[in-house]
Amino acid sequence: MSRDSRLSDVLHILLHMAYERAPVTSEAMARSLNTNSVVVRRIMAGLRDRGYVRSEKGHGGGWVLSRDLSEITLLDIYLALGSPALVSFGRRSEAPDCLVEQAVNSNLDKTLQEAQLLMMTRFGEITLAKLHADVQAGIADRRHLAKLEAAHGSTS
Amino acid sequence: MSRDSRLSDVLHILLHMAYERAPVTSEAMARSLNTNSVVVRRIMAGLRDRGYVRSEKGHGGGWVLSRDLSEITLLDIYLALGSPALVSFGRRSEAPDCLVEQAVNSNLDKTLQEAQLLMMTRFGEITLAKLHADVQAGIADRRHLAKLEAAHGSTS
DNA sequence: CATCATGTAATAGTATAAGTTACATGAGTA
DNA sequence: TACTCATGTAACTTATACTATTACATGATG
Repeated sequence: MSRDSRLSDVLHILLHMAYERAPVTSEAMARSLNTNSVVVRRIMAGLRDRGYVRSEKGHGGGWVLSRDLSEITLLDIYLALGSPALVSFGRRSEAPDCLVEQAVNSNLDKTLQEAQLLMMTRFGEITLAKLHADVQAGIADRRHLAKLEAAHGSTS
Repeated sequence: MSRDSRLSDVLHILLHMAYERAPVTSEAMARSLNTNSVVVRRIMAGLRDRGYVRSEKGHGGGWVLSRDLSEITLLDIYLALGSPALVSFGRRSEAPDCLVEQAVNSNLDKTLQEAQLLMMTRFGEITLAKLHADVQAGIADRRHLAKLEAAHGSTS
């Protein structure tokens, strides 16, 4: 649909980290996202600066979560990424003299800000622990499905 | 803030058209937007196809509104533009096997769709007539201000 | 001290919107 | 009919933001 996969990427990474006890390297993360390790380090930099993760150099180095999953919301992560634009449309000019443009801008801005506020509010309500629980539920579903298939010898 | 000013541009154009009885040329519209006439014709094409405006060639040609301002909503215009993306973030991959990515995607998608729905709903509630009324209110304000300034000889 | 991993700057690739040029088509006018 | 104006569009260039890669410095481990 749209661009900017950083939020999605970081979440993917953090949840995978939650399943590892040892530090995870940027290289490993990059592989699971089909991208480059520098991209990973770049989007992780903000999280490191805010203390959500730690990074260690050298042998056995890599990234480690430094907070519990329940203490980090998607909003925290969004902010750590530098609050990139959430809405795709905007205005052509900033402070126009034209009254028509002023009316258009103020109406569009209102909707834009409402949508932005909604997204940030939702982000603030979702913790990494919630995502983790969703993954666990998915695993349970898969196991259940596998058992059914084994019992009935069907793959349809 | 962000890119894609097409919605803002079209609204600007349509409202200016509402103040003219004669057809308005792409050239004139482009001037008031500080852009090129081809850009104008490009974004107007969808509106023409949906019957919101008519375009006439030759001498005295140009663009004319073919509906009342109260019969066109911002949603109509958004759809006529081809429903461009409203939200800037998205996912890296579409149908991942990874359960983690599935959980991330479904949570992000939910918020994304909620925001998209909100924006489209708001767009559906705003008619061009509403924007026109806002412009009129702005003009009234300006007149009022001008009178005050003339009376008191102040420009602060 | 060799190796591994992060940190980061610099550069290139990609996608989409915006801007421009060029030319065809149709409508009015002398 | 010939001329001019304005739209209709394709093709190309520019601008911008994210993504990807290369290169090299820094620090930690064995």
